[in-house]
Amino acid sequence: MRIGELARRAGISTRALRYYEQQGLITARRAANGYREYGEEDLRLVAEIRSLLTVGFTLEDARPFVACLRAGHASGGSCPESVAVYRRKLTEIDDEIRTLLARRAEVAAQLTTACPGCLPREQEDE
Amino acid sequence: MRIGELARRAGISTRALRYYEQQGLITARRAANGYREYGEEDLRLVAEIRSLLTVGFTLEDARPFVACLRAGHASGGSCPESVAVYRRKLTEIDDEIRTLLARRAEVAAQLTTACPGCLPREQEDE
DNA sequence: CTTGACCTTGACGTTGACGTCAACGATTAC
DNA sequence: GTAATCGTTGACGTCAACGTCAAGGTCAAG
Repeated sequence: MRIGELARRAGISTRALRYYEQQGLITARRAANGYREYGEEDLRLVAEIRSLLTVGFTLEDARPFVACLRAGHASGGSCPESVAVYRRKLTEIDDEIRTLLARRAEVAAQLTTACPGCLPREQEDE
Repeated sequence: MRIGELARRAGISTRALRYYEQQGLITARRAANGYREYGEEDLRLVAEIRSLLTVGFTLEDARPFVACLRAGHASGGSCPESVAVYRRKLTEIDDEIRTLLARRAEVAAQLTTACPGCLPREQEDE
């Protein structure tokens, strides 16, 4: 299949696919006319990348997962490098959550200080 | 005082000060030679901006706070516009926290799926 | 033959808060 | 006078993951 079809089936833009290729994440063989030609397994790779990006991974993070899939593994996350990325991401996310919680507390405190009557109301309606 | 001194006292770069001015957040009167001249109250404004930036506010968010201080209020957050920003930021932060928590759960789930033996271990050592 | 849908490779634009030159003028110290 | 230190205004670089042209080649249908 060509780039347009892959893009449609993967739900992304052709620009994104070319970008992934430029970043060395996916490779396409070329037809005689220069068009990129993809197989079904490429759809798999792209799906993996998209899945990772949506949970906050970078393309760089996605590399080992793609490599893992291309190495024949059933799951992109079943290789040690991928697991390492998983772990690192978990700690990164935990750090971000801690930072945000601290910020939230700080902002809430500033609000109550600046406007004692304007209590944050901690989501009463939930 | 001139820009270098203000920068030192505020703990930021002169570039940042010029940037704030360019964005219309602070204004400086000019000496005869074209140099910017600041007063003590400007240190106050810059401190407020820095304080807000470090808790995740944008310069745009900081505008009403600066205006509030310049209007003579003791606190930059005691004006209704500032309070509105406080409230909006709180909900934004809450949204981000929710997103991160969801991501964390998703990543942890993917990890356990891809590598059943590699449990996330939920910070045992804490 | 020509339209239209597809493909190709550049290459610049986006976002925020500056960093980092460049090229120059002003001030102070000696 | 001259060197060091300060100031000035541009203006491009940074980071990520593409969006959005631009200018053109390819191919099937009519």
